[in-house]
Amino acid sequence: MNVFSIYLGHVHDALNALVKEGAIPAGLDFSRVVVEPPKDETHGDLATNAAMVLAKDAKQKPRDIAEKLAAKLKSAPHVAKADVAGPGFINLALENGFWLEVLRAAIGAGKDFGRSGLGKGEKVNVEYVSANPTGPMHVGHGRGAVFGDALANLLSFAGYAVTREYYINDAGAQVDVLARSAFLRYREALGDDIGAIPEGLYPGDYLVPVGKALAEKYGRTLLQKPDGDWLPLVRQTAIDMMMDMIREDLAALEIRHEVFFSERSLTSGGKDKVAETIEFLRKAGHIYEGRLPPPKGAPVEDWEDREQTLFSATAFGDDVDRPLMKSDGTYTYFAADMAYHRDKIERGFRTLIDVWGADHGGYVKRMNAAVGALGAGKVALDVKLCQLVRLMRAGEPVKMSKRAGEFITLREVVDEVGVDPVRFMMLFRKNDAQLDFDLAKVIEQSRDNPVFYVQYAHARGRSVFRNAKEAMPDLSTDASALSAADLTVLSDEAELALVKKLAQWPRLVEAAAEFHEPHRVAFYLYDLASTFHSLWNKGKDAPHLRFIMEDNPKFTMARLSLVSGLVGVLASGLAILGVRAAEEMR
RNA sequence: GGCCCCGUAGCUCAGCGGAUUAGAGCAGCAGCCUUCUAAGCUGUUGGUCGCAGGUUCGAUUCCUGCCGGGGUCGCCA
Repeated sequence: MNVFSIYLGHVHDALNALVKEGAIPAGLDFSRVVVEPPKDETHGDLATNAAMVLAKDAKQKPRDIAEKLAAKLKSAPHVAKADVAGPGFINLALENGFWLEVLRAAIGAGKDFGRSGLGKGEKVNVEYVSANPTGPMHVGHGRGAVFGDALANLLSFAGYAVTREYYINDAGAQVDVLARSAFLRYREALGDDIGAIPEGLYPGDYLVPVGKALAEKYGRTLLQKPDGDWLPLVRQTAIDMMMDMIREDLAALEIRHEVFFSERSLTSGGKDKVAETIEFLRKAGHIYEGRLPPPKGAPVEDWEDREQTLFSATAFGDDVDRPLMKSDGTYTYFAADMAYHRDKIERGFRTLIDVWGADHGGYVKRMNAAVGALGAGKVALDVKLCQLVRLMRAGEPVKMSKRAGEFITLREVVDEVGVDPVRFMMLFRKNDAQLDFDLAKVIEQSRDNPVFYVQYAHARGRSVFRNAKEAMPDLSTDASALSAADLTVLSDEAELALVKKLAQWPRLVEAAAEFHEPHRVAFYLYDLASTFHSLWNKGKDAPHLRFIMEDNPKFTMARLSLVSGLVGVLASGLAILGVRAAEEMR
């Protein structure tokens, strides 16, 4: 039940009535007309820009249209007030009774309140994390992981059929470096003194178990083999173990992908999806042999001007055309990525979302160009970049050096502060803004900590029910009793403010889903929690506003209904964020 | 140098895809709180929305150019 879309309907009805009367011309485009909460709450409950948007085409002054429209809207259902304001806004106030019915509907819908059919079951692919399987994930990966996961939850709640996907970069030179690094650890496990790890190999301790596993599996047999023979074996073992580790780290964050797509699988097993993709694009006229100008201004030491296979990315908005083959004859990462995205399209997705770290920003245009070419304009790609995370402790940056052992892994952070603070704080910021993550602050149990503040609101709401049961054992507080409660006693401003805030939830879900912005959910929940806490505090001075009134079951039931609505929205909002809705705070 | 992101109150950040008087938290200031509903509460001072143009009846929001911060720049992924 989205109040705003309901009233958008009433505005349309009123406009059509005006057309019928000849008060405004027929054939106007209503698509830009919106009904939204006014910026300033004192203006009313709803505001519409209809008069201003239509003024030009109607060839009338905005305020003239607004007057006529407001007069019509006065007789729309449950409208208590319709005023014209400013340049031509119409501010509507609705009867309290209407808002209370929204609350009743919300309670009736339970966990499904706010669930939307916006997505119409359309398939959406969300690719996120996709960290290289060459080591543990760092905190930056964690942000993309949480963002992607929450976005997937959100889209699912908004009616899309979401697939959560991880692209394993198991084909390039980096996994060969991984294999060589693991081989060293293998020799170490067999008793060799390997000394310092050479420059260019991965020095981290996390490869020690890989070495041991290799030693157990292969004994000394790999030592005699030439590189070309042992490398694929070692590589696969190392990748598998790294992916197991990454999966465990993700599981610790309560993230589970449905599809793990291997880059190597594109060209293994006798097929070559990359070649097919290039052929596909060649037939479409987007591939040519040619030379590239060297990058302007950027010094490229070993620039080699050569003729190569290029994708006409510029035809799709990119700055330069992009090479598909390296000088050694293997495919570029981009070529494989195109094949991968083509595969997604072939699987029926028409909306693709890629979640990347900010360091991949330079890659966005070419991927958009690729999907433009591969999807023939019928497939939408939205690349969401997550900016860097700065790890802090009590206001001081945590020092991290790239040398092994001196950087803090995502897992360490999760183990130290817990899943909830990590997930909430990663989402309590727009994805494209940099983020300071303070290990000390996020576990503080105070109003200053948004994680606590929101979880606390939920726990507080639940405690009202526990206390009610104790204080008034005869009171039935099940769902049907709550739905049947007489809500008219909820007449205080602070109570109605909470009801109205709850009523915004369905609209917020749709907007957040539409723009792929899960942070809006986090901010909304914070706001909602704040509204609730403030009502609670009011009860301190004003006993008649307390939730439990032992001598007054009627008031108590109404307030329990309100709390029930609140708890429901907090719970489903937190579920989207993947944050636990606590029964009580400890 | 090219491209991308960011620039909003002293600090950290929102701002619903152009509109009514630009918001929140912290800090600051002023009160209340010797009490119970749960980790205090209430009120309040702060802003030429980086700068300059442009589009528009209307721009923090869209466009262009600067300035400042970050990222990135074939054969890494």
